[in-house]
Amino acid sequence: MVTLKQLAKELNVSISTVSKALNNSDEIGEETIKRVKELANLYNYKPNKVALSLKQNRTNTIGVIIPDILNHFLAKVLFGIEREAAQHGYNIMTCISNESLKKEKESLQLLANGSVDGFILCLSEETQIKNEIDHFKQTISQGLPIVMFDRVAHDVMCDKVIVDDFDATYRATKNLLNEGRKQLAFISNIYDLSVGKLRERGYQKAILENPELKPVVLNLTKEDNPQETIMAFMKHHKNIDAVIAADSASGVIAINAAVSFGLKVPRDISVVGFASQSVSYHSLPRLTTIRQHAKEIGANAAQMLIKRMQNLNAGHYDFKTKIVKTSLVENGSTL
Amino acid sequence: MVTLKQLAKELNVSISTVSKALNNSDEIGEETIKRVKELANLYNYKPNKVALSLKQNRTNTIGVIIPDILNHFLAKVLFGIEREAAQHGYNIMTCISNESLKKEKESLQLLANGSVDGFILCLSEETQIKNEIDHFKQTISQGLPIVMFDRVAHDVMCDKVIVDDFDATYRATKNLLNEGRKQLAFISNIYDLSVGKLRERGYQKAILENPELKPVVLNLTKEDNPQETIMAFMKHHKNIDAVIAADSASGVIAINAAVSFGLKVPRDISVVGFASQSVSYHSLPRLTTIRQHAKEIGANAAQMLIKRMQNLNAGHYDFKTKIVKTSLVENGSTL
DNA sequence: CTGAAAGCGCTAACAA
DNA sequence: TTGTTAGCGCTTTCAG
Repeated sequence: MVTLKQLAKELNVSISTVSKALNNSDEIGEETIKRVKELANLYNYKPNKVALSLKQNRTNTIGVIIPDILNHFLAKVLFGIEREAAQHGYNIMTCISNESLKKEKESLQLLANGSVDGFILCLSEETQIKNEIDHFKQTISQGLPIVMFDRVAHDVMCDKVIVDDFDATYRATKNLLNEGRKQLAFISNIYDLSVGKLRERGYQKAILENPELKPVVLNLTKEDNPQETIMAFMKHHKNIDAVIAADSASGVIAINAAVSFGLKVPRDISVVGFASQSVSYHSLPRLTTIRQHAKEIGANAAQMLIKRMQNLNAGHYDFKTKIVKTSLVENGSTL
Repeated sequence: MVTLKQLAKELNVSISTVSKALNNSDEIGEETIKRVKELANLYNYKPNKVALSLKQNRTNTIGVIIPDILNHFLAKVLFGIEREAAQHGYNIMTCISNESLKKEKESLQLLANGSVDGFILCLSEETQIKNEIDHFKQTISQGLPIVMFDRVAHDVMCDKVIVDDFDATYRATKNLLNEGRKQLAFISNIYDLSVGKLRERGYQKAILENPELKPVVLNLTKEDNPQETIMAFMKHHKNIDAVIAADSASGVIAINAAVSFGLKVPRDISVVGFASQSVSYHSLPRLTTIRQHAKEIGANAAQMLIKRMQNLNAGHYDFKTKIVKTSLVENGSTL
């Protein structure tokens, strides 16, 4: 990489003249600016980002820590973050915590050494189970702002972007009840997560409002073969006429299972799931989905963080929690 | 962030003493080292990464440019890269080209200003169509090594990690022929990509080895509703008894379509697709998949890049192309 | 055993 | 209009 020094030498001017010329300072004469710029172009000069960062005490980089990049929702949020960040001239450094508290802490530490100006993150499963939040507080007290999304720690004072999980599931369940469904099952493979619990509670609430109904819940573990377990569950509960899936795979699997039992979807059984558009194509009929607008979540998180990073002096107590509302997309697996 | 300067002041020693003490230099006395380390711990001192980078002219950061993070295969590669990089003490900066040549160029430029020590990337669709490679060559000539994976530019001299697309599809097709299948269709939504072409050629070769067979190919465009298009295709070609899918969605959709037509899978029709384990659960029976070992691809790419970055002086002509072999996982949609 | 000083590439206040 | 200098945080050579 060519440096100011080299340009200066070749032009027989001082380094600062070159610097000023390239920054269009009006201290520098027309002619000089032209000469400098020509040479800079010739050599494809680009200011060294690291030196700039050191000087300005600002990296223009956002640290993103997500628990699992293979989770389609999280990948989509990352996409939203990256796009928004790029539009504002920020880069992102991504770490994957792999649902591990230890890795999450390490990543936070690692990037908090000057590599980034702030964080966007989603708590790891282990962090949520153990409810550890000291590492976040420490990072914030170091002056690095954090924005949490989806799985958030309510006890940490920071900006947050969340989904209306409780309401969305409540409404989806109510919808199914309005279709005339009587035996509604809830299937989830994210029991341990805050969002999983919220979704289950939304379902429970809708069910328990009808005294004659009782909840039927299947929680899948990591070890389960989801297909076999869901099929066994549905065989055991033959009278189920609706399924609410808390995750993206279970809904599709439930539809395929129902079809394999000779049921007609949605005539005999309705299915709704938290899923993306692309996954909905994996069943016939297509899964009716609760869309979480993941990209928007990511974009919102990035916006909030960038705003905060540019206003570090501002009051530290006006933290906001943005709720991105889900929407129900009726794709054919409901009446 | 606390700096060496602050520690030095508080300890009444010089900055360089503190620095040496923290690095366990044997120039410094036991006692001093202890004092320094204690205070550093107390203040949770971490060396400023940016300053280190400037000094050492090395960022320990890898730039990753991928066309689409919502593509499960690419996300998985990214996962593999991140893990391998983290193990070697490298961070990753991720840019998403969105299949656009312009964004790819911009990202490359942006990170080539000192932000990263090298690149791992997968060409955007537009780059492959237009076959533009100057930006890669320029980056390499600036001294930044590149490792390409999956969709690579053969005319660029650099390390590469690819999949045996041609062979894998050829073998998979042969397998289906050995099952006794006679009407084998090839479905793809990645016609424009190098890997899509390779896969189709593998299929074509296997088919054309049998004079009595002729290829039947469906290429989906972005605008198509994959479900409707595949169903229409299968209705039109009623005699199809096997499907090879070049992408992960088409295989699952084909199975579901076949089931909806009342066919038994795999009795009446076999289906094979390039897909991941998790997607294979989205059909009943589960999709028999050609697994690409995406994480391994990522890990290999990271290893190759790290090696190259640590040996920049070494000969620049011994570039390697690593082929990561696919494997066929028979999940139930084939005989 | 400890400290002073130079330098990585850049910007900006101040001098000329 | 241009140049000199200091400094961002750190390492390292060389002096003390």
